[in-house]
Amino acid sequence: MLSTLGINEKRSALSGFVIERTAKRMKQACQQYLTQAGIDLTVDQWVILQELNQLDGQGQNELARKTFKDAPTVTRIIDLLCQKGLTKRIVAPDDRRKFHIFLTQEGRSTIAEVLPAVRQFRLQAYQNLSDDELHTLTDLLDRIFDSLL
Amino acid sequence: MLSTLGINEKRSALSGFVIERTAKRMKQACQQYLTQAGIDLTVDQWVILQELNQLDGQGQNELARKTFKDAPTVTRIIDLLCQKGLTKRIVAPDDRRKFHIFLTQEGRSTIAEVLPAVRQFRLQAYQNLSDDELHTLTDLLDRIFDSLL
DNA sequence: AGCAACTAGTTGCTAAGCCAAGTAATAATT
DNA sequence: AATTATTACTTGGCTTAGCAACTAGTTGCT
Repeated sequence: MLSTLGINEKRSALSGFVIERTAKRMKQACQQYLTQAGIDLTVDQWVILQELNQLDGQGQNELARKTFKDAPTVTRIIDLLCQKGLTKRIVAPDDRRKFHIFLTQEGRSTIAEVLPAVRQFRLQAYQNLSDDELHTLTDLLDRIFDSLL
Repeated sequence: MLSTLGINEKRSALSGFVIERTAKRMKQACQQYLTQAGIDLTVDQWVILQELNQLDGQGQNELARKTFKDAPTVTRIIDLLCQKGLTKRIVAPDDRRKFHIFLTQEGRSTIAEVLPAVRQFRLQAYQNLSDDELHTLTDLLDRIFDSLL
């Protein structure tokens, strides 16, 4: 039964761990780049801002789906972003349950500040990977992702 | 400036995201396997138990270092595990600041229950990856990990 | 011996995650 | 038209994470 499954037990035991610890360290490192740039934002708040920067005025559920966060989490992150004056909630005219979330002027300028820090972070994170390797990595991760749920 | 950096901007923007979402989904899926097996444990609690199963009687700092959790988090997870009667704290005879954490009998039998569920989870997660690919994956992730901090 | 520096673990605060339950508005049924 | 189901979002509870400040015990220095 050596390799009938194609998966080495010890290696597979390790790799879940390796994925999680890398994700964790990336988040921490990214956070440090933000903090050092004097930006008062968490990485998760940044993720939402970034998504709004792609397409302004999305509803919370859309944001949740796209960022793989759940609805309550998005509610709370938007609460914080609104407190900080970076976004605002506008009730959807056609559906009064729904909010469109928009970036404020300040939100936009914050994004402009953050982008260079985030690029620097990426440069560091991927400095030892070629473009091909990065492609391979996302492919393998996606195949795991797609095998679950 | 096309590929002078060796890293495609869009691809690198995506991959942090891909790593995190895969880690997240793996944790969720693993949790489901535990819950469906009627096991009242979180994945993080399992990680600590698993580490104690490798080497019983470790101190909390050792556990923190090995599982890449921080000290306060480990304190709280051990609190819960002790409440559940799966582990116990024994003051180190040579250093009264320190605890040795030991599995109880019940802890051991819980581990025996959990293992099959975890193996099933791994089978599902890695079903579309060869042993080689799994090796490549952990290698690439480790290289990112090592580039940070 | 006495004081500084360090180490193990704890506690409090905030953010984020998941779950489950709740509200209010809209869509579907009959 | 009235009831039912669904949808968008919110709230509360519990766990994990990171940070900072704290206690208490240990080690090093002089």
